[in-house]
Amino acid sequence: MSRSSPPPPDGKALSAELLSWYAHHKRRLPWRDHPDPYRIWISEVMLQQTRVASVEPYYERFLKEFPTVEALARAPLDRVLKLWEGLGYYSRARNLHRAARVVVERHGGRLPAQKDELLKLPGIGRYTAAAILSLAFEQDEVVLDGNVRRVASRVLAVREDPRKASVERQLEEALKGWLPPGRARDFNQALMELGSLICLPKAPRCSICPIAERCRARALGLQGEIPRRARRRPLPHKDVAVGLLQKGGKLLIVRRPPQGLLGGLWDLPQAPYAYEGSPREALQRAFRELGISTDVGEELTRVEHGYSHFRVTLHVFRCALQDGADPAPPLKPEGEWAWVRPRELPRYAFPKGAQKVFSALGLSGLDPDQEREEEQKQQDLQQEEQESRERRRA
DNA sequence: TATCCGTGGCC
DNA sequence: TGGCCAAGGAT
Repeated sequence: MSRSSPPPPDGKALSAELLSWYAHHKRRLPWRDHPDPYRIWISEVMLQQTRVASVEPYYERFLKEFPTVEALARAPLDRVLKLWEGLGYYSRARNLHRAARVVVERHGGRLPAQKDELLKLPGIGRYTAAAILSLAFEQDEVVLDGNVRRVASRVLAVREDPRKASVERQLEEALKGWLPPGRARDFNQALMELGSLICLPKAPRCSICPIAERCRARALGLQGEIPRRARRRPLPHKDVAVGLLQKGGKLLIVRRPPQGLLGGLWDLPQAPYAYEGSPREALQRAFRELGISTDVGEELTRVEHGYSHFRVTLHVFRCALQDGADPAPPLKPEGEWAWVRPRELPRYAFPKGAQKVFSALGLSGLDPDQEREEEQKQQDLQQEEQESRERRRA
């Protein structure tokens, strides 16, 4: 430790100033109104690697349709994915759905208040478990998310990568020392709020920071260097052939495999062709695996899209059934493919890349009013199915 | 421990 | 404009 470093901060004073600032400056967020475990859970999963502004509308719609764990548990996965459409990281939706069923079957519909039990639920890791325990159950748990990691590593002037396990332990120990007993709910949210409003990654607003006087990075002029960030490799690029196959005004769509990239979402039939020859051959082979013989025609359009770890160019080809013959049903099981009219597309959850394709081809087909109409029909259908189930039960 | 897993907004 | 980043988890 450098001789010129300020002493470690006074935890009591730091938390008092932090809590006072939070009391005056906290944002009004939907999940802060009634912090019950279910709502906190949903919000924390949605907020994983996702900004508050992006989450808010999704949270409202999700809670309206699934106000309870039971409602979520009895919903079809397709419907959960539809409400998650566009939010990204779709394993979160699949895990949430699975976990809801576990909570109903094994915990009587109530989220457990024990960390080891929470950690057994799919989609709940160390951060989310601690967040639920502190925010919903008011247990004295500290959280360590990206915000807190940045704030704490600056306050302590930790120069190492704060994602290293050894550094995480160091930060957690410091946080436990600062946490005022019984105040974990506000303390944790205050740290995260400070990280997202004041202690910003690039240009921290130290001049209005309530704990700037206790920040070692600030004292050392290192607030711009901490936390140390690893440079990431350039994203690889892939080319994918996408097939537009129409029959009688309907379009063939397929469900993606239940795990992996965009798992469980619907998409256009497609094939990567990096090492497999021409895009047309790759696409024809993909249709063949569905039990459909096609001729691949002109390239209609190209769409660029980026994912978290690679970029793609989607090459969209017009396809036609060979000899105009009516195809046997695809080999994949029912429910893994569908012939749909363009106006029915909004019933299905599609990744953003497919939506760009629809838009480029003028297939979105629906103005916002029609979208809402379709949405309403879908909700009515869900409602009828539920009432039907309840009648059978009665 | 490192890699996979989406999307949108920011400068 | 494109690289960077966000209330992480699973493997």
